[in-house]
Amino acid sequence: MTDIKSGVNLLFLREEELRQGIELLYFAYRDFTAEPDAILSDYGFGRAHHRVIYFVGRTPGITVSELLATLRITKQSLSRVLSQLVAEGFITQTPGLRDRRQRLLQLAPKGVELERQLTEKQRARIARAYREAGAEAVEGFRKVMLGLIDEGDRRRFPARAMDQRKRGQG
Amino acid sequence: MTDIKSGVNLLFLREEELRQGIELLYFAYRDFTAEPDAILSDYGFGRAHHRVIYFVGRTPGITVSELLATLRITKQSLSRVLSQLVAEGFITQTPGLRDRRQRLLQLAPKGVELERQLTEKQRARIARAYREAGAEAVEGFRKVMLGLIDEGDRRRFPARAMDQRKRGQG
DNA sequence: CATATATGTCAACATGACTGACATAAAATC
DNA sequence: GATTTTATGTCAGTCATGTTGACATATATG
Repeated sequence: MTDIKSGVNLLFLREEELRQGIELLYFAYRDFTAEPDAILSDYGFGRAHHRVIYFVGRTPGITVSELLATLRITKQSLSRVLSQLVAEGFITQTPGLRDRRQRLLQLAPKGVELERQLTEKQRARIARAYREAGAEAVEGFRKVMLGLIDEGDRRRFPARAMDQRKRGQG
Repeated sequence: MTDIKSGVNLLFLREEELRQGIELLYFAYRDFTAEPDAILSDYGFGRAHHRVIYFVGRTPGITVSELLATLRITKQSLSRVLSQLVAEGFITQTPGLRDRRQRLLQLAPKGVELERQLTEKQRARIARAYREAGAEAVEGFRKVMLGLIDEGDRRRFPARAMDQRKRGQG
């Protein structure tokens, strides 16, 4: 069993393993976005609005160009959803202090509420997966996911503070 | 340091950890799809074509309804890209043996080649991330990702055969 | 003053999702 | 054999979200 076929088997396992990786990403992302999408459609919004609301909520005072770099979409694509969100009172903008050309964006109360509602679903899904998989698995998950992300964006994820279980062991 | 604030800190860490989880998924998926997207545009295809080509390649003889269930899109959305792929000779169809209403789909040589080209990019990205993270991390990654996926689709991922390093230890 | 930067806006277009209705052929069932 | 269900196709219309390219404005910087 481990003599002639083992080389072939290893190649097969590797191919199978990598394909499963591709599919894990596909299905996880598909299911991860489905719940928020359903909520958004009640507001006449789509996934693009979600992304804007999320990152503005995450980074209050973010500028338009920072948002563009994060989302990697064009000015026009962003402009459409952003101006909608501002017009409908989900996002407010104030001129930059040092650079008054900038529009510093933040969530209005309405936006905070929608963001909470949307993120709650995703947070719950992740929390459940983390809980069921255990702390060690979560570290592995983070490691692999970071490796999948383009190098420039990895700095968005500072090394995690040690949790209670590990404190003092490292 | 661990007296009054620890409860608050734990909550904060948890919130931060979950938000990072959300963002890991967002950025990983964004970067994971960017390379294939670029190739596809040379053919006048989009991400929807990729998904069809991928799953037909992965499951030769898949039927239209199985594909619909996998992709969770409507008949019409699938029909558009699928008929394009058939018309341009990337996918062939043969009637089902037991049920002749079915169209059993498989990749034509042209489709095999395009699939290879597209998947290669993603495979390489995953292989690198797996290699850099190590076998243990990969297991954790799999565990968490599976937990993120809706229960019904988890059966697509049979338990992984033990690799050489672990064989005989379990 | 000249230039670069941050942002906005307009027009035009492509992709890929949706709904709803209707059609056909084959299978399954009564 | 007649009816119903299933697998699939197709048409028409709509929407969300991405694209490009060109041009405008206000502000910052050299």
